[in-house]
Amino acid sequence: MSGNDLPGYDKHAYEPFAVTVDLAVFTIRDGTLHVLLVERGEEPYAGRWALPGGFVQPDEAAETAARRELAEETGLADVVGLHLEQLRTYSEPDRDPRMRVVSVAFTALLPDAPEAHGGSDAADARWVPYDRAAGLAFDHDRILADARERVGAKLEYTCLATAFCPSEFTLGELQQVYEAVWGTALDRPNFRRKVLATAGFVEQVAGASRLTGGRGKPAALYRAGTATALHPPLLRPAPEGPSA
Amino acid sequence: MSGNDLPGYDKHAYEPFAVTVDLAVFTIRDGTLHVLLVERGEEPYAGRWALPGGFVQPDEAAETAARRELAEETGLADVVGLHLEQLRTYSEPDRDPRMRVVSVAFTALLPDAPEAHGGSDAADARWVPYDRAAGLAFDHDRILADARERVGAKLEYTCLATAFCPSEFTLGELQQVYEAVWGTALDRPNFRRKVLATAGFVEQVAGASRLTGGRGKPAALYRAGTATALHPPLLRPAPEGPSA
DNA sequence: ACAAAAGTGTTCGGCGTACACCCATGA
DNA sequence: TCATGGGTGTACGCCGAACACTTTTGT
Repeated sequence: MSGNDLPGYDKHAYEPFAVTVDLAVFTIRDGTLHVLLVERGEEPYAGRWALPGGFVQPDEAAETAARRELAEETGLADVVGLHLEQLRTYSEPDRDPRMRVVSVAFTALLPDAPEAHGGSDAADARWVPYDRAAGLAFDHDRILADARERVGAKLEYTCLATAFCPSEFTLGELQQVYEAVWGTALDRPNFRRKVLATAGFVEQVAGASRLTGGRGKPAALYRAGTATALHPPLLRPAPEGPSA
Repeated sequence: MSGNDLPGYDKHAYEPFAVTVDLAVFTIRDGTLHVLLVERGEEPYAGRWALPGGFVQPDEAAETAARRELAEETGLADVVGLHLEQLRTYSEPDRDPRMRVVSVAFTALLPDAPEAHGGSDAADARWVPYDRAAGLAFDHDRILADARERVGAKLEYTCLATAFCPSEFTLGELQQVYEAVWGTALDRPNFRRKVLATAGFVEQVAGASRLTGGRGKPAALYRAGTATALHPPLLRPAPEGPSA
């Protein structure tokens, strides 16, 4: 509960908990998954890369703090289409060497990946390919891995993939999202049919089209639909044998 | 991060956060989903039913606190086969009228549902059918609904259902788990084949069998297997039309 | 003999997979 | 006219839905 009453509990008597937020912000760049990192300006872990984040203020919810910190640290203002979602909470007593810190982690997805720049507390902020993001401060390696796994799983049974795309996008771009996050190639004709067969996933923008690679037939443009769930799901190819 | 450094930050200067855990503990009784509730002994919400939970101590992780509180409040010692899993964190500033409380919610699944009894802080503890658990204290109605939805979703693509069953169980009992959580009837022959076709989901106990309803053919007994994921998933019937 | 519950067999339609093929555009 | 990427068609196999049927027990 929130109310297991310790009679006469003095809220200043205990060593207080600090509550922070950490953000795993993803985007697709050049067809590969990138994550937003900041370079720490102070000890501990000064000079190391870390997930953006910060303290939750006394009067704000964790979700609010996450959006605020993202803006403050990386210069990414409240971008339209920022998809923010709670991941889980990390509460091991020794995860921060200075004091007891409980951190609520979030995943965020961005469409067109504006350039990031260092802000208040961070020396620098940068988009880094997911594969090269290792050796982060604190337990951020683990948080980042958890976040990527969660995003990959949610692509299967939700319409989340459109959160990686700008307001108008081609089916090829949507497919790149799946391929970048899952790390596997998909069959284009089948992907196309699957997406179009799911009512409310995407809706075509009448008459609009765009060239993608300089060459080739212009692709039709689509907008995100109103559906959120994906029935039936779009399963990623099983790493091992499907059944047996 | 956990480390957006406020220079000269005094950990006692701010109004501290209290960090609590809340537990949505489920079991199957008489073929229907039940949840464990405690009757609050003190204000606020004295006399109202609530999810069990309590404060996280300064030196323990939230998971540890969850197990401890469950034992203290409901007399359920560390039951073998207790499946505990983080749900999400609730951090709205006004969710507890007394002070700022951030609560990490957990879902827990129990097999055979031992009777519960009131403990330290709770006046009483009781198993309540899920449908009759409404009007709870704080934001526990919402937490409970989130927990049920999560459990239902996880049944589809994990082997979680065995966590509701004792160490040896029949396929009929396993099917009851799905039917109770999803609130739908399933076809027995197909369910059986699906479960047996998934390697590592269950393994038969050689030669053992048990009568279930007093009459009928004795059912073979199974144990939980080693697999955790369910590939391909066991999808619940779609509420609306499957595609179209 | 009957009811009840477990377990088996079989049919049928749809969906996912694989791959061949056509279309439109730039170089 | 060739390369490149978008888009359509199609054949096959497997899996899930539905349901008939057999088996084993208690009353």
